[in-house]
Amino acid sequence: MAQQEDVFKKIVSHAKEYGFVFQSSEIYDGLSAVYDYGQNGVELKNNIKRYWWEAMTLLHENIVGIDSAIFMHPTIWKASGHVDAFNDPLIDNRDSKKRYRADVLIEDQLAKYDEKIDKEVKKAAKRFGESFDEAMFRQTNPRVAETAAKRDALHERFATAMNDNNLEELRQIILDEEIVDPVSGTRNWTEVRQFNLMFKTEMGSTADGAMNVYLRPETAQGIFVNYLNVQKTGRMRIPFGIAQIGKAFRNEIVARQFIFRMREFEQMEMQFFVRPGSELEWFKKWKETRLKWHKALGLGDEKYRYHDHDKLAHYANAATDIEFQMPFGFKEVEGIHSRTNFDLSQHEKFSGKKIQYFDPELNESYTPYVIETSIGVDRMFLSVMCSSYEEQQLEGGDSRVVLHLPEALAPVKCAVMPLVRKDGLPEKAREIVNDLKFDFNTHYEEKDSIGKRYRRQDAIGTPFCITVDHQTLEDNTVTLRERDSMAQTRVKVEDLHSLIHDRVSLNSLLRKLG
RNA sequence: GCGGAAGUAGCUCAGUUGAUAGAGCAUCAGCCUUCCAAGCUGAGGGUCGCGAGUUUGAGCCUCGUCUUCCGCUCCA
Repeated sequence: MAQQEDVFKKIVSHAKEYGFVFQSSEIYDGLSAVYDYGQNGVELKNNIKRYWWEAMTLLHENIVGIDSAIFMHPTIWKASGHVDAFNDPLIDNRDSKKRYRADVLIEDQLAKYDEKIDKEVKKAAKRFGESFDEAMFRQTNPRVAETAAKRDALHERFATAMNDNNLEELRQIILDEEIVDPVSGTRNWTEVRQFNLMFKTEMGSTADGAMNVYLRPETAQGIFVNYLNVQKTGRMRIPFGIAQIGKAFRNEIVARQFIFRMREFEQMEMQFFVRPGSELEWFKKWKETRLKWHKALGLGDEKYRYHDHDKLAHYANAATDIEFQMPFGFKEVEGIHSRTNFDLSQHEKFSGKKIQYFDPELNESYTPYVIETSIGVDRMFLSVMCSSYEEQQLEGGDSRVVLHLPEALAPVKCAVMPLVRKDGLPEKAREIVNDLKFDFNTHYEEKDSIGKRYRRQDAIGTPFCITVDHQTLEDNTVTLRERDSMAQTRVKVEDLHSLIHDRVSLNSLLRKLG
């Protein structure tokens, strides 16, 4: 395990050294859990997105794509449940290192006062031979009155603080009431912090009464609120799907493990709308379809597993993750959820618009059920990088670092290099580049020895190197060198295009999916 | 957020008792011309994470702060 963590560290440095991933704002000391993709990273990432997009929209005639805005009407997040579910004031105890909801701690304290009053009143009732209500009504016992006054004052103070969202006041209440941590028994509290999953900002000028809007925490809602638009204008018939790739934002308290958990990340989501009652069948089908998509990349079938959820979210009636074996363990890369009709019904309720589908076969209207497939682009990127990275020992004590990227995903498809920098070889090499560059991301390299240039291309996962030598000038053949096997074959220049295309085009992957 | 460790060139690191910032690799230019890195010559590149303090003098000592890593914690 420790060794695997080491490998992960090496992958992270390799990703930086070769222009795949940089830390955001690095020259300003960086920004926590935010990363930028470099010159090679963006190519790899784009290829991953294109593989997904084409697998969805080209291979399924009943799936179409959209690109919805990141800003959306704030009520959408009320309807989806995101506003209420994550808006808690949290406080930590430094000794027990436990985290509590500040409002719950204070509510517990109020409950303690109630208990105390209850006890006092019961005592009084017993002593004076009264009923509980009579004793309560009289409140003869000064201690009861005192406790009740304290309780009422606390209750009012608490309500005001919550209403004003006054976090300092909440902490002060906890200190004033001398509330102790049930675990450590100490009052060593941190500040109270508002935990909200969603980033909030303002739209419009404040003078006109700006509207609070959120950066979307998932792309799915953009699909749900466009359900009617797409279904009607595309004349879509159930079952059908809507696909989308885009950025999402979550204000995670702890975001770590490189690009695995970031505050700004990219999702590829597809919502598939089906007839009620058929959802579990479709759920099963999409589970299989999605795993097939992953396996077609050839990263290793044994590196994937399903993780079915026992505990389901409020909107789901079935859920599973596709997990991938990262150097730090099996981790979720994709989620497949049967979301019932929860989202569409909620938007129907909150918007007041009828969101129904008239099924001509059944001759009735209903709210469609939804199967969601949701995959993190960045996690996908990480899984590709991790499973491709290899430090290889070669014969003769040599070693090399090579990225065995799936050829269709590689940032650079081929590098053309003159064996030596004279005798017209560079000119000939340029000629070949100028022909290939229209179809493939092609590099030209003439600096350093040929072996060194091969190593550099191995490090960024370039599948093919084309070497121009003196023989090229005579018979128009070149050496084609393969990344993984390092094997060299002599091929005609005019055959290069089709040889490379057969291996690096996305089609080769897509055809495996049928 | 809590605890621990770390931060010196693009990378890996050295830096003595506090006294003019170093090496290897990498990069760039030139030479050499060789099908699997590490030949020769030269050049560029650092407010030692940032900010205060102590001191005649701080990469080094003190405090704060930021970032990263590890462990907790949290996680639709």
